[in-house]
Amino acid sequence: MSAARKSVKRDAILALLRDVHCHPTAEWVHSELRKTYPDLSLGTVYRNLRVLTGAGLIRSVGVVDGQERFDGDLSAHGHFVCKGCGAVLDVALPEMDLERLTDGPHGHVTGVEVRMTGLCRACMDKDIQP
Amino acid sequence: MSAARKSVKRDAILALLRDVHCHPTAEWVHSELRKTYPDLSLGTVYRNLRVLTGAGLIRSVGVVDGQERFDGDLSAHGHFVCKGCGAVLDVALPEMDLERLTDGPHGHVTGVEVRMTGLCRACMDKDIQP
DNA sequence: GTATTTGCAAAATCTTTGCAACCCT
DNA sequence: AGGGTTGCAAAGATTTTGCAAATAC
Repeated sequence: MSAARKSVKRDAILALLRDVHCHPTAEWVHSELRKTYPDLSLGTVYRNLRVLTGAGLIRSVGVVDGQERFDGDLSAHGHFVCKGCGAVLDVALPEMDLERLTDGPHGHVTGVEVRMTGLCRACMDKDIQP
Repeated sequence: MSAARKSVKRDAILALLRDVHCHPTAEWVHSELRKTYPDLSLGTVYRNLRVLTGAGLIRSVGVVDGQERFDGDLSAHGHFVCKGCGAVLDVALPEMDLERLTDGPHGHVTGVEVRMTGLCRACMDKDIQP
């Protein structure tokens, strides 16, 4: 099988995802880590985001405007996605609701993602002036 | 502005989405409607799915395995996505929970999507035998 | 008659992958 | 040495878009 060795680049990707709250895209992670690792390739970022997601160390928040977003915060929470700017913000969820949802008649449930869509404060302000 | 005229193809796409429960991709809609409209182009399907989504007549269920899935059922419900086969199934949600969620401190919420991930019955059975 | 809609094909994006070189154990 | 990891670039896949012809009103 694959995946097991230590890797500076992968560790950096994981650390970055745990640090930030912006739910980045692969591209964002790449350009951010290039500051420290100028030779980091975009392919490596994609590969490691996959590996880390598969290992359960990070999770995917889904696709926003054509690009997948990732989250290093594994605690139970939902997300607010702004249609205007694409920002993804954390939303606290009442625990009990999720517990109830995980009883599905369709199969074995391994995860629940709650996504709210709308306009964030900043974009609401922008849209007022013509 | 755009969007307003009657169109046989668009009506057919809307009707199909309202009829089926499989939460189709653009490609599936295309190949399905080709049986009735052999000259229907994939571009037209993409364009109309966009138009219909924008008009609020259908909604996007999000991207599954790289392809966007659509839903003609606008009633409040969640979705169960099977990691094995990509099937998307409707899930009933307790109404009250959603009401509570739409009070977000992040902006104006226009929609909530609950997505559960896991293995459907059929795929659970498959995975048992080596 | 004018503006929308469509087919077709090219273009644009995002993501994956093959391969040789490299690094870690 | 042996196998995972990376850079690079090419390939893949999905979705978008430009344009002329067809269509609706």
